[in-house]
Amino acid sequence: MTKLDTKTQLLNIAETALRQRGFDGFSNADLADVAGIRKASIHYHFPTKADLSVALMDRYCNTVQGACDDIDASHASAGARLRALIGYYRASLGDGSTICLCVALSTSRESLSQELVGKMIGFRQIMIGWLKVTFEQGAGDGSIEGGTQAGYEAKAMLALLEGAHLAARDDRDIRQFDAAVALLLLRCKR
Amino acid sequence: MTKLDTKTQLLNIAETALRQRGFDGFSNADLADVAGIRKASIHYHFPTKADLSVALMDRYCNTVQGACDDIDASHASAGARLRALIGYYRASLGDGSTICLCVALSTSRESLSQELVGKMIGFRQIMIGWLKVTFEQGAGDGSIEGGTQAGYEAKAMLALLEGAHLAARDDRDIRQFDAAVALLLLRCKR
DNA sequence: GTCTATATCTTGATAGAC
DNA sequence: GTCTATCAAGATATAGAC
Repeated sequence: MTKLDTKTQLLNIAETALRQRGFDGFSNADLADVAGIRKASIHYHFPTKADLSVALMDRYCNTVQGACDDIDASHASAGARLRALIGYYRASLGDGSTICLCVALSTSRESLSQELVGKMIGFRQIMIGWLKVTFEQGAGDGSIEGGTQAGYEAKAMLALLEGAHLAARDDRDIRQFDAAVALLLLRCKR
Repeated sequence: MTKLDTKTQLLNIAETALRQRGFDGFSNADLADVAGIRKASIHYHFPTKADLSVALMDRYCNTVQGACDDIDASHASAGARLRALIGYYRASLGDGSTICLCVALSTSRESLSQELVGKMIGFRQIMIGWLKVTFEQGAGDGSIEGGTQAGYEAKAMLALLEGAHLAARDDRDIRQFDAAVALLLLRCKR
């Protein structure tokens, strides 16, 4: 485990901060404290807060896309894939405080750049696309119970996952997440 | 239509601002501008921003509770009640920018008082309680299709509604809300 | 109830030395 | 790459006149 370069370190700290407290809820001072550098030094790596946020969202999209690919590669049935994605969202809650980056940014939508809002919409499209394909496969192989309208299933499920994150975070209790997705898990037959 | 007193006016302005931009996204200056008074005058009505937020959340809980009572009084079947609640959430999106107050506050959870977080959790309990009863009635009178586990249905549906708000707001397109709740609406048979 | 004036703090960002 | 020093703007909040 080599030591991370400062830029990556800042991205990691910022991602956690943003997902815990929102775009308007963390400052360069917070990042500097954790990173152990002065806040002015942050501008060397990311000239503005907007630049940092765009970089964060780019990395997040890639990470989640990669997670979806991994899930596809390591699970045979659509039902197992859906279960795995639910597990991924569950794990990303961490100690119950880190909601999805896209959700954390949503509240501050009005003060964000068009570029960033575009990336947030792009993130949802990635997720909905993957979910739609998975629901279609689940209807085909019989591993996911329920309707055949995969497009609506996908949008409903993403909304449910994001809402489940919020409920769990407010309560600081991951069981709220589990309760919200319980029926969805029951639909995954194998 | 008599003119509103300043305190109510401030609550209205603050509710819209908070639901559009989050707790850290609006300031006394914003409220003062719209209300047509100086920002220092706000402290006469609400000593601190925390006081204002608590008052907002109290009013919000009462309003939504009242809406649920109205829905119960004016719809015979559980399915019709569920449809009406979905319509209520849909209408509360306004032009697509005003998400649920509780969701708007969630992002800033870490910087909020324990009192306020408690009220947010209380709000969800109100909604989940109402939803659970409605799903139970729906299973009884056959007006809502699907499982009999009303408690899980309730938590899943609240999460879905909140997530649907976020998706619609990011896109500024209420059709994202409609798509997310489409299958839910289909389950309401009468 | 609302005003002016002010205090104090934090924010994002820049300039320039090392 | 990181530092010190500094800036202008914006935040919440208070004191006291009217």
